[in-house]
Amino acid sequence: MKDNNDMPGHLARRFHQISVAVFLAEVEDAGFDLTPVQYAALATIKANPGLDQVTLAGLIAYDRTTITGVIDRLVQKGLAERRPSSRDRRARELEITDEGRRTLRKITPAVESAQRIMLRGLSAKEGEELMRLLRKAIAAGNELSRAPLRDAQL
Amino acid sequence: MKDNNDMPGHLARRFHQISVAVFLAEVEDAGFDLTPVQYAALATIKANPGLDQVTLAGLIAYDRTTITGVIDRLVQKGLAERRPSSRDRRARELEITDEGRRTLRKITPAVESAQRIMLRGLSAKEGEELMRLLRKAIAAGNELSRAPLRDAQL
DNA sequence: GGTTATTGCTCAGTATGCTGATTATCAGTA
DNA sequence: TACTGATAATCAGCATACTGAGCAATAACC
Repeated sequence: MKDNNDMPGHLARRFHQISVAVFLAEVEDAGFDLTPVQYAALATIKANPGLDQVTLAGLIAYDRTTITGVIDRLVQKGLAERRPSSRDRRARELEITDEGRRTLRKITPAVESAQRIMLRGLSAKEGEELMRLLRKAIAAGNELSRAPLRDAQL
Repeated sequence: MKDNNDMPGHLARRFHQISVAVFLAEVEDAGFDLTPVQYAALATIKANPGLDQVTLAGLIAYDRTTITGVIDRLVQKGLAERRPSSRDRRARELEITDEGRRTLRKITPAVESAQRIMLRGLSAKEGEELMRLLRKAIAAGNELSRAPLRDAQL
């Protein structure tokens, strides 16, 4: 019988599980309370001021129903703002707050440290190769999940 | 600024997301209703008859509080049985049912097909290399999550 | 202009995955 | 035997991630 270790799906689950644990531990050590998902959303809002929720979801491949709760929590923590769009009254425009900007800046070393720890079993070359192969597999499977990656159309 | 695509954590999340979607789609096409997590638990129960929940959790790196709900659903679907252990009245012994065995047998082609689809962007050699690197990174990070992989001690 | 289709967001419901606490039981020791 | 510590399972609570439905507003078409 096939072992779990021969199942890419199981390896994907496990690697993700570890990566989340490492991220949370590093961020907490640095004195912050932010999940990987919240971090990616906040960084993307900062890089794309005024974007709407669907665009944000597309840029980081989150489900549209998931993003609502993520933003709720960012707003509740005072890191982001959500306000009605003037151009499209269905949409919400997202902005990072000063507090959000400060948090992003101060949290960066912990985030980078986390990325290193996730790969600590691999040489630098192996780490690069792992990322390359993941990117390639993800690109081929992008349309297979409900929340594919999408470019922003500005 | 570092792009999401340079963050192993983000790639881990995305690859996992796609792998789950592919698994569910293949299994549903085959006429079954079983999640990747439920599949791994059921297969492990079959391979280790009579094991308790903590041991099961260790074998597939699930959190002990997560496994309760997973088994609830397997039992509710009639695929597994949970009964008090005679040796340790705190523990529950897990068994696969005939229906569970039938399901596992019939679902196998869909599961294998799913594993292939997840890697469809990669050559066979690249797929092997991706799995090798994931295994290596996971082994180095095993103790970093709350639910590390554990051998059964029989 | 009016009808239809599409889009942005939200909600209810379900399934993982975790933190931290509690209960029942077991194992080791004084 | 009584006490102490560890262990198996569960629970409440929170955060992702999804399905499918619904509402409001916009876009596309006639």
